[in-house]
Amino acid sequence: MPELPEVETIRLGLESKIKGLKITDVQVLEPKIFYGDCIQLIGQTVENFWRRGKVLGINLSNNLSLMVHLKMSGQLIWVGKEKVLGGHPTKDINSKMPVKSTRVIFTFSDRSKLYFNDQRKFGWIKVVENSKLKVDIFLQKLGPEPLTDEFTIEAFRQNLLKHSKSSIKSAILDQTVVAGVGNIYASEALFLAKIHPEEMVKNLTDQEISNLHHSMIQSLQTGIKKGGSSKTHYVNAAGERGYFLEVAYVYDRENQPCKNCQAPILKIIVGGRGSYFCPNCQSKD
DNA sequence: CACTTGACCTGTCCGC
DNA sequence: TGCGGACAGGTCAAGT
Repeated sequence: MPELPEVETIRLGLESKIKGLKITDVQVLEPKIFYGDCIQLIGQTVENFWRRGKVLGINLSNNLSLMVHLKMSGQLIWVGKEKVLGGHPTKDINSKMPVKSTRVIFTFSDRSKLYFNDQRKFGWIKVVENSKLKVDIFLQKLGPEPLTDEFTIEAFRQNLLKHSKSSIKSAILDQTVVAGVGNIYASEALFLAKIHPEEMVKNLTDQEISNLHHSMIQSLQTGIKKGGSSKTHYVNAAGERGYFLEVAYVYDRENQPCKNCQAPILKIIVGGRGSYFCPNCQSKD
């Protein structure tokens, strides 16, 4: 599910809600997905938030960080308490939580709660010492952050070289090439750059690589602006859906007219993943 | 070594 | 209405 824009949307939302609060309780309902000792979290203050690719990081006051990966169906939903004038906050604003897929529940000093839901149990939460983040096996492998200066056209081209024999769609889904692009934004970026998803990396011209570099950044930024993509599971920290798919050019639009040329959008499988494209705008030579 | 497939899980949707 | 199969935003291990 969540790709970079969805995780970034959650990061921004959570930051505004739980920064500065103290963790008073952690309930791990599905031990398989929780790595580390949840007791270490009790009593710690939530300090700041970061994101690397599709991973959300939360720094705590005792030099520990929580790393969260939502994989396909993960959600992080914060539920506050209704403020009663002159009294204590008691009632949940959103009483739907927890749900069947709730795997971990964090409780904070103001009695608000953060629910980690994940229907498919692919996602995970890890407790890591801050000093060990730089050698974390998952973070270490990630390529450049696409919305920072480190993601240059030249860095992109160099990383693509290692995948010259694969399709460009598979290559940009590889998190070592660029961090945070997933199936939705890969399809969208290829459309904007007018590149067929099955095009071999080695056949791309410098101009195409440059165009794709630009269109990946553009798609991700639009994704953030629209609050992410909600096909089935994704909601932000407040439990609200995102609207990127309403402006998407190709993703999940099989047989619908191309917004550029009216030709029907096609769906094919590339590298085992469903891929949407316009056969007219994205012709293979 | 490089690319493809299956596995990890659960739920939904579609065709019969 | 029920049942089986395909499929879903990601990543890793095993297989070719």
